[in-house]
Amino acid sequence: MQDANASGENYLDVDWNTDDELEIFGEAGTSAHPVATYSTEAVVDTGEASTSAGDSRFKLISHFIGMGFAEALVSKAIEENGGGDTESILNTLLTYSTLEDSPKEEKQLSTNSDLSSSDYNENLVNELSDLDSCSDNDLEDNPHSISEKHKMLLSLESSGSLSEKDRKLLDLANMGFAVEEASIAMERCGPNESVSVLTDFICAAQLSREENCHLEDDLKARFICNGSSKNKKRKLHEMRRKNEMAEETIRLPNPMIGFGIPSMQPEKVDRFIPESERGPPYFYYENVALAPKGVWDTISRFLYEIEPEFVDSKYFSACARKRGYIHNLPIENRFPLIPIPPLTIHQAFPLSKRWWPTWDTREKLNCIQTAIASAKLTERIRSALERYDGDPPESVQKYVMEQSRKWNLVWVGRNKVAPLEPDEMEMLLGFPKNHTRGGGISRTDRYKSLGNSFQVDTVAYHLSVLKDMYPNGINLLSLFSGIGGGEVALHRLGIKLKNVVSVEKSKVNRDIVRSWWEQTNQTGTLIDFDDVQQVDDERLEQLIDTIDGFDLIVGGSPCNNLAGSNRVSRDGLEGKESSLFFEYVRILNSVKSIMRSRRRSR
DNA sequence: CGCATTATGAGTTGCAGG
DNA sequence: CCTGCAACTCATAATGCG
Repeated sequence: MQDANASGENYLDVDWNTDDELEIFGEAGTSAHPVATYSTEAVVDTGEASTSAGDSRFKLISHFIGMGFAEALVSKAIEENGGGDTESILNTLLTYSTLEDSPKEEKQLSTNSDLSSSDYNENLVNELSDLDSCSDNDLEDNPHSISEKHKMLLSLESSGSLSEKDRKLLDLANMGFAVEEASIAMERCGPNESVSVLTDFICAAQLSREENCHLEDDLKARFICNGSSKNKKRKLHEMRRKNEMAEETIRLPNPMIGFGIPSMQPEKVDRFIPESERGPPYFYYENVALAPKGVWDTISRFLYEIEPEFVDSKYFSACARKRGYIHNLPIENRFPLIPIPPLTIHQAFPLSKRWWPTWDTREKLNCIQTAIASAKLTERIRSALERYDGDPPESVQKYVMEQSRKWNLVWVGRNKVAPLEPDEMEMLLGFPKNHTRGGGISRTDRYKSLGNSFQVDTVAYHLSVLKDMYPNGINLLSLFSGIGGGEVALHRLGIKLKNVVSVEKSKVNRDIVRSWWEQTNQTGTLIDFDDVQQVDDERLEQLIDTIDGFDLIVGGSPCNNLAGSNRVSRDGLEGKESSLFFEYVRILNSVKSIMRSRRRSR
């Protein structure tokens, strides 16, 4: 107990030797590395037809049926997309469903199914992909040529069977917007959104697409101008690689330092944010970096194609945490939290040095997760080591190291390894000691909540730019708050929290945040909600009107269907919990559009 | 029922070495 | 170019105990 206390508080007096620190950051800082690995080039959805097994197809079909689509439509959409890419299948289904609201349409689709390779469907898919690319035939070039879908809507109108959704679509189509664009706008803004907001959205989307095109041209031009032979060769290599994969995916930077870490000289990073998406309000989204393939492409696509910032928290603390962040915050003049936390295992756990074998060369711990090693395992390790006086043979060393890395074990005695204690995790993650302790919270729950949390120093570094912008404090909308990593980060930065609206499913987590809020003598107001579903447009309007808008929207949506440690249900972004990402998108868009309309009417 | 304990791989990436 | 290997990962479900 005393040991824990000592190690926990030790990190406050900054007495570790600075050589180590320089060494650590030297390695990252010296490797001059162009951070721009993200390609702004168009992403074209070519459904990857690789995962073909009857089983997976069945799974796919039942998945979409579970989402409320008709079976006939689902199998049709899967065929259209080659059966692989759930993303493009979903897109197709969404477009179908907006066109298929009336039973008449469904009949037409099913009776015409022998035209299954029909022009209608092929065109639909082609046009959908055109939306994502900067293709030559821009939709705006020919706004008044009436599309097939537009015709359908018109015929529906004349037959008098037009749903409210279709009515809006038709209105937009009559205004000269493409039906596909209109339906995408409705999907993203929600079906109840007014026509004026929808037109705003579409215009913004068109604008950002245009700018993306220009940026791409710009990049191409630059490449041609400075193209040394070496660059050309590299580019060619990349192109070939791209053709093999037939799809450009977001790649993780190496080293994983995002747009910069505190020890680095600020580097010029050209990062593009569409004009219409620049803050305020600012937003900050987080999730695991090592998600299944394509997940970050989708996330980025729904968050205005903004380039994710991938950062490993090992550059901010003594343990690794590889995460991706998408935000529209400025990235100049960031500063770290003070005091700088311990950056190596040795600094974080001084007392463990006595027991640390020389052949365990770890300097950083691995990622903190939600489950810890069993006592049986640490016992197996001890009995394996006790047979030897000096260093064990290499095979035993290898075994012990494998397990220690896998379970993030530290040395706590002679031949004794142990998993981290909850309070040690709190320290490593940048939370105050005992943040998750007491108040009826079980130890198991502490591990779970901590494993799901932000690394505070990392997040605070990104949010630090808000301090000068909001000297009087901010209104915060915190989605999937967990144990309040965002709130703690802002508080530790000295940014006053005026009003915090926090949405968190777990009661124990809400209790933790509430108790932290009271202990830190906050003068603002904390409002919490149980479920993101409760936070609908009406509620948001009411909140925005009473607190005069949000300045920042923070959220890390559930990762459990994305995380590598999940052996059971790593289902990707469409998984049961991780699909709540789309709730983040919904709420973000809703807040933005409400605040736009309030600003206009002022 | 709450809580603690335990066992349960795959997917992806990077890298060294042909 | 390819191939094998090492490394790493915000977890779930079943079970037992009080």
